[in-house]
Amino acid sequence: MGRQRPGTPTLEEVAALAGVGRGTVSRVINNAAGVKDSTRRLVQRAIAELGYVPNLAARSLAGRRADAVALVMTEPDWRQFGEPFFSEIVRSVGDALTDTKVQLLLTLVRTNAERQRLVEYARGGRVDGVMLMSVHAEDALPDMLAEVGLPTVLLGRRSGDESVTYVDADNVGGARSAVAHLLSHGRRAVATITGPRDMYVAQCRLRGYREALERAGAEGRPSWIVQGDFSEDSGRRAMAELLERAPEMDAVFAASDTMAAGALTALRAAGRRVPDDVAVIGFDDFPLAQRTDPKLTTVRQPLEEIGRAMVRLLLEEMEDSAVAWRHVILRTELVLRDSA
Amino acid sequence: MGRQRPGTPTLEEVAALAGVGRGTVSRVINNAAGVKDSTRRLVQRAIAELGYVPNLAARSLAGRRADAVALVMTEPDWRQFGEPFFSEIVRSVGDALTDTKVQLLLTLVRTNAERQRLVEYARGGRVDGVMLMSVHAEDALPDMLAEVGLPTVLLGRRSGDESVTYVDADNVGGARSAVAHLLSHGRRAVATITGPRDMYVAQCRLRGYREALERAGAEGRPSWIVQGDFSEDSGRRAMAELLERAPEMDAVFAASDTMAAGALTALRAAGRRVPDDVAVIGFDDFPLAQRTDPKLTTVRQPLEEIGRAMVRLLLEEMEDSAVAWRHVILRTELVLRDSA
DNA sequence: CTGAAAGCGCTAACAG
DNA sequence: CTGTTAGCGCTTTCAG
Repeated sequence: MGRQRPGTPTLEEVAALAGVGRGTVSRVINNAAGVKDSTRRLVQRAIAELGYVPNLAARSLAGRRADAVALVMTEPDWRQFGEPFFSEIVRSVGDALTDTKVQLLLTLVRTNAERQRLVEYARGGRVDGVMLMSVHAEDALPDMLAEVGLPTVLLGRRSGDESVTYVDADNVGGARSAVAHLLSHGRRAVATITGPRDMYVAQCRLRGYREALERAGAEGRPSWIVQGDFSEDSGRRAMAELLERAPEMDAVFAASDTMAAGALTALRAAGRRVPDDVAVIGFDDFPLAQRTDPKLTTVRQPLEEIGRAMVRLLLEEMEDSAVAWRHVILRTELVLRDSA
Repeated sequence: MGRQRPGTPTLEEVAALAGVGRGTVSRVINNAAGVKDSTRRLVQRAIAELGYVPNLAARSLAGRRADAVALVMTEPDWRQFGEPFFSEIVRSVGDALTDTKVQLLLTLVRTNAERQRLVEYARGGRVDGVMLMSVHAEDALPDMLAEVGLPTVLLGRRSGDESVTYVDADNVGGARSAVAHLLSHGRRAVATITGPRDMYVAQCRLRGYREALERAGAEGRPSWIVQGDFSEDSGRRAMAELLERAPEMDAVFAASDTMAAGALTALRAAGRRVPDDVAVIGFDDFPLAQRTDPKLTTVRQPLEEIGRAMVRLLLEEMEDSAVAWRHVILRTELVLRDSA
């Protein structure tokens, strides 16, 4: 495997050239206070002349920190990676880190070998903290990291009693407001296409659906609830099933943007008019569903804030290891686009 | 910033517990030959008992390597990140690395500050090599890395005389075969929607278009060439322009999947039938355009092979720093889907 | 086959 | 304000 380029100048050579001690050079490259301006410039000239770049391994070893954090995506199904949800989160986390000297590293974990490699990487001190996206309920990775004291932040709980620091959106509230909106606009038979049963986020959105019905004193029916898996195709199939099982349905709440897109396609294929015959609201506000219906009303997650909150919690946990864990739940927002 | 967890066991403690020297423990954790089986087991037991994990900073410092490589995306426009092209490349690079002990790190470079941070990260020895995706012609990042001797591989040339190791698809050949296909099926007036003039990949696809016309002895017209920027919207606008400027047009070669999708939308909006009135071929074989027209014929890039080739070249360059640079051009393939 | 010793390049504490 | 001195934890000779 590749060795580091030889002949790379060291801090010591810089010190020699500048005619100062190593400590002084160290202070200069770390922007520490308490260095005479003239010597600082002397050192900087030497650094420039030699093209010196600090060896990060040595710095980590001596300073006991990496100045890097990882944003991990644990997704066996790789298609998810391309979804707007993830690229937006990555973008916002990157933004939140842009003015720090912390390097953001994205890593992908699909297999158990990769999981192990990541744990060794993190425990090995190459990153000071880890953010995890799209963690499934049975995934032990968060515990493997948190148990050894590594600052860890999850995007989304794995269950109702998550024991690792997390940031989540108000999925129950978002779903509730979507369904309440449909009911208050005269819809009587609101169906829902849910996500995978083993994902907490899907459970929450289903709970919100149920709560909205209850609060409105509306009667739900088992046939109005159809299972999907967040994919477009599952949305299509679910809608086909609904059309057959619940012909009275006049509105649908889809637990994801992608499934909403599939549902819309299936509705149109069946000759139903949207929203006149059947109104649709999807969770998440992404291009796919909107391309399918520009007037689609959606529940928007504040992705920008989610990324920011993850970074903030992580940095705080890195500063102060006293806090065991905590969480932040962010508000969602109903984006009305005149298709009730 | 976060300090490394204290109380982490060190190799020395493992050695003490196992009653052996530090060198022996080092040999065991590195699977080096020449350790008696009984002592090896002794050491392994001690490692397990202590929950020992090697400190990677110390290992890097002593061993002069990081066992990690970076896959960098330099894309000021973040929407690109979600595109299938990138997620596929990331996936295939990850696959190619999965059986090694090399950790893959994705990083994003948008601003110059981030560019600088990456260079310091890489030159600082945190990675043994760098792969760059989506590099624009004026980007100095590849040179900054390659000049200091860091193994570097580009995905796509920046220009015709690229001086850094790269992997590229046969863009000229792919475009040529697409256009040749249209011509050989009776199309007479083949227009093209090109990519940004300052991207070499776009120049190549345009050259392929021209070559196909020449070889067929067909007469091209300036009005048949319209500029896009690879975006869906630009495809739509370009097609609108073509419909006006070149009403005789009976086929279009779009230099990207996304622009093909936009072009199809505009064609339909104008009441033209596809492919009867106008045939379309797009470069790249992604969901967007196919969703717009399931029968779309496309030029497919072998993304799987591209990722593999990048990793292979990078690892080779890491082994052997004698080679200055080299390149691999991969074949493209016309995927026929009966819309001539 | 295994132990001891010499660094890898840097930070941080401590004198001056 | 600045030089000196200890390590940080591991790999890698070099003896034994």
